[in-house]
Amino acid sequence: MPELPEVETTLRGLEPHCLNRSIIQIDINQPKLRWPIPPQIQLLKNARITAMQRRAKYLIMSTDKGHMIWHLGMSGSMRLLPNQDPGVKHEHVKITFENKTSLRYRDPRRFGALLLTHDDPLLHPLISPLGPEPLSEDFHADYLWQQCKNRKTAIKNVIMHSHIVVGVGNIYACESLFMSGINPKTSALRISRKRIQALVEAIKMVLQQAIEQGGTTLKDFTQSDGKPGYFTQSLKVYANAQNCVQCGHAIKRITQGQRTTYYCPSCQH
DNA sequence: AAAGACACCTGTCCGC
DNA sequence: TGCGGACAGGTGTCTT
Repeated sequence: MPELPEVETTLRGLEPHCLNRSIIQIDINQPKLRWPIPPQIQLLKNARITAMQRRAKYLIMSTDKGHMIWHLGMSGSMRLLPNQDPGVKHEHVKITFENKTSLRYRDPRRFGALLLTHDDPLLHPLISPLGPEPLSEDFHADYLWQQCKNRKTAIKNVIMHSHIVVGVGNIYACESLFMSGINPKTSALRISRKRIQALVEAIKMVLQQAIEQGGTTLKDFTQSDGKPGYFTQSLKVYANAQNCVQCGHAIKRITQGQRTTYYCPSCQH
């Protein structure tokens, strides 16, 4: 489900309500996520939330007793509800605060994760090898150009690889390639420096706009207040259009790396 | 070192 | 109404 804008939207929605809250109870209804939730998570009882941040698609909640590292996988979402609210199916984790609200983690497919670390969370083995944040200055045309120039694989696979750049999932990969007029199948090393520049700008623009509109709701993503993301209506190619909004040509649907790609064969070369 | 396949899991939708 | 199959927003790990 969630790509970078959806995780960022979740963070921004939760942070004002979670910061400085004290945890009085942790209920694990289903520990079997991508990795089992460590039982030591209970050590965070009576801890206070001191900071929240996003790195790639990981959401990091720091406390005075350790750091929670969350991932939403394909179908995860987080909400705050009144403590007595029964919630819905697949709410695997409930973290109750002293003010009678509780954080609910819901993830029907259970590809997500909740991990615990006492070290610097950015040095965690899942996080330290990650590439630059796409919206940071570290992600620029020279960098992506260097990453592309020796790679024969299709450009879409390159921008979706988290060790190259994080946060670009299937939707926004398709959208940014459309915006920059690049065919997703094009071998990375065959793309000019100038077009790589256009791609970098498109990735930044698409992600930034999606964040501003609260992410994309295809099926069941909701912001932490329960509202859908409004970027859905801005999608140009992904699962939306039969025909290209620019030229009217039929949108083509192919498979790359076991993921569905949508593109316009007329506008994207 | 790079690239591709596979695994994990549930829900939904479509055709018969 | 039921059943089978395809498909879904991710990514670590294993195999070529």
